[in-house]
Amino acid sequence: MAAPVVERLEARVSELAGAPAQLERPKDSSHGDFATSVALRTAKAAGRAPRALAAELVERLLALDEVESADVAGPGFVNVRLADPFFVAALGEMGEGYGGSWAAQPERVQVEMVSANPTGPIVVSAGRNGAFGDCVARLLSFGGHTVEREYYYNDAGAQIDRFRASVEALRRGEPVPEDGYRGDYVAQLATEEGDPVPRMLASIEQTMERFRIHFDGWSLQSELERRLGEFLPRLDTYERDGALWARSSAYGDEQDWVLVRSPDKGGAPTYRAADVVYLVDKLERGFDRAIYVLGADHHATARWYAAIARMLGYDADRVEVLLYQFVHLTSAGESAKASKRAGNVVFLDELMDEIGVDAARWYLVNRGPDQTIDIDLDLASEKSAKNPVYYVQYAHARIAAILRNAGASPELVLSQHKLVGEEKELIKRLSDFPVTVREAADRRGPQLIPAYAIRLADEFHRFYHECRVLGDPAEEFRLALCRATQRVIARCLDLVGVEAPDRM
RNA sequence: GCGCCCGUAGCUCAGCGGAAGAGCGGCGGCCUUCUAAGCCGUUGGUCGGGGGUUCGAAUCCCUCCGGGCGCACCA
Repeated sequence: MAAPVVERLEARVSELAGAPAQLERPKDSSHGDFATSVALRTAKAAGRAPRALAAELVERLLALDEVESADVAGPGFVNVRLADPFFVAALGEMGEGYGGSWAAQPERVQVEMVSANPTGPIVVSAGRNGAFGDCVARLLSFGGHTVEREYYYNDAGAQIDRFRASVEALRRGEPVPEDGYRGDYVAQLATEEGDPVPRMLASIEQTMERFRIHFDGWSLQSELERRLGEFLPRLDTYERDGALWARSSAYGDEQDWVLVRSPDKGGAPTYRAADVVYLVDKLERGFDRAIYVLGADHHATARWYAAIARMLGYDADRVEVLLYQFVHLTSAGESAKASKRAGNVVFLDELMDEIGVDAARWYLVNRGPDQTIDIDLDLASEKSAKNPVYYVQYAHARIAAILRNAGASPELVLSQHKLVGEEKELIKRLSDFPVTVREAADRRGPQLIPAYAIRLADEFHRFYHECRVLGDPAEEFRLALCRATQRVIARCLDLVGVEAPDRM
C-alpha cells in the first residue's frame, strides 16, 4: 500500500520490533522522517514500559544501513531519520504508473451518476454528483478496475409530463401551468420543433462532456419499465388498497414500497419498479459492483436497493450507494431556494462560464461528500482567482518549464551529492502518494486527492525556491525528482478531472 | 416523533485511534539566477457542551445543544 521502499522498511522495523509496525509520517518533520508507535501498542501485552521497549528498538534500528538516526520521543514513539540512499532508492521507484494498479482482484464496476431528469439543464448540485462520481470512477480505474459510467434518466412520469406540458403551453401561446417548468430554457425549447426531452438530453450530454465526464451508457426508465413483467414474479410482493407492494421490510428496508399504483391512481408502475429492473439489469450485465451516486435526500434508498438485491437473491454488498450533501446557493449572504421548476437555479454551465472548468471541478470535489457546500455567487469569481487548483497547476507548469530548458537527459537518479532537506521532504511527500490514492479510492473520498496535491505542490514550490536544478552538480538527480513530481501532480489533477498545463 | 449528515483558526474546510493542520484573510519581509499564479516570517483554536472506552480521542460509544436533509401510490 505504501511506496515499496517504505513497505520494505516497515517490514524490517516489524521484524526488529517483533510485532507489526506501521511507519507514520510525523506532522512535524523535525521529529524525523518516519515514526512508529509500535512500542506503545505492544507495551501492555509485553508487560514492559513503552519507553524501555522503544529504547531497545532504537538500538536495533541504528544497526540498519538506511537508518541515519533514531530516538525515543514522548510516551514511547520512535522517531527515525533515514540516510540519503533510502531517498534515492525511493525516487527510483516512482516511474510511470506509480501509485496505481493496486487491485488484487480487479472488478467490473459501474458508476451510475448525475441521472438528473431531463427537465432542464444540469444544475450545480448535479454537477457535484458528477464531480464526485467521476472522481470515484477515475480512482477505481487507476487502481486497476474496469469502470463504466452510466446515466439513468427518467423519460416517463409526472415530472416529464409537466415539462412537456410547459413547453407545449408556450408553443400554443398559453402561460406555463401552475405546476410547470419556467426559465429561459423552457422558452427556448418552445421555439423549436419536436419533443423537447431528447433535445434536453442532448444538451445535458454536452454539458457533461464540457465538465469532462463521459458516459459510456444511457439507460431509459421507460425501457426498463417495459421489462417489469419478467421480474414481478421473482419479487416478494402483495396487494393492498389496489396497489402492488414490494415486501422490502422483510429484507432489511424500513418499510414496504408501492411498485404498481392502484387503478384509481392511474395504475402505472412507480419509479421503484424501474429501480428493481435496473438493479437486476446492472448485475446481470456482468458488473461485479454497482455504485449509485445520490444526493443526501435519497439516503433512505440505500436500504431499498440492498433489500431488493437480497429479495432477488443477489449479494447486497455488490450494490453500493454513495451519498453527497447538497450545494446551497447564496447571494450576498442571502440563501436562494433552488428549484428547477421555479427557474431560479444556477446551472453547471453558468458556473463553468464564471470560474472555468478546472476551478469548478476542483471546487466541487475539494470537500468531503458529507459536507454541504455553500456557493456565494457574488464571491464565486473572486474566489476562483484564489482557487488552490492554480497553485497546483502552477507547480506543474514550473516543472514543465525546467524540463523544456533541460533538453534530453536520462531517467538516471543516482546521485553523489548530499541531499538537502527540501529534496528529502519532496521525496517523502511523493512516497505518500500510493497510500493516499488508495485510501481515497477505498473510502470513496476523492477530496483526499486535492488535499494531497496541495501539499505536494507546496513541497515542490519550496524545493524550487531553494534548489537550483539546471546547471547544478545535482542536475540529473533533481531532474529525475522533477519528473517524478510532475507525473504525480499530473496524476492527481487527472484524478479530479483537471488539466495539467505546461505553461501558465 | 423516527432516520441520515454536519458543528475544528476571523472565513471556507482537511484531518476518520497516535505528537492540533491547510487555503483565504490580517501584519512584515524576498524578484540582475530554471515562471513572484511563487518563497519566508508572523498573527491566530477549551476541535459545539458533558460523560464514557483506551497507554493515548477532533477521531470510537452515550447524552445534550445547535444547523442541514429526508420519512409519497413525486423522482
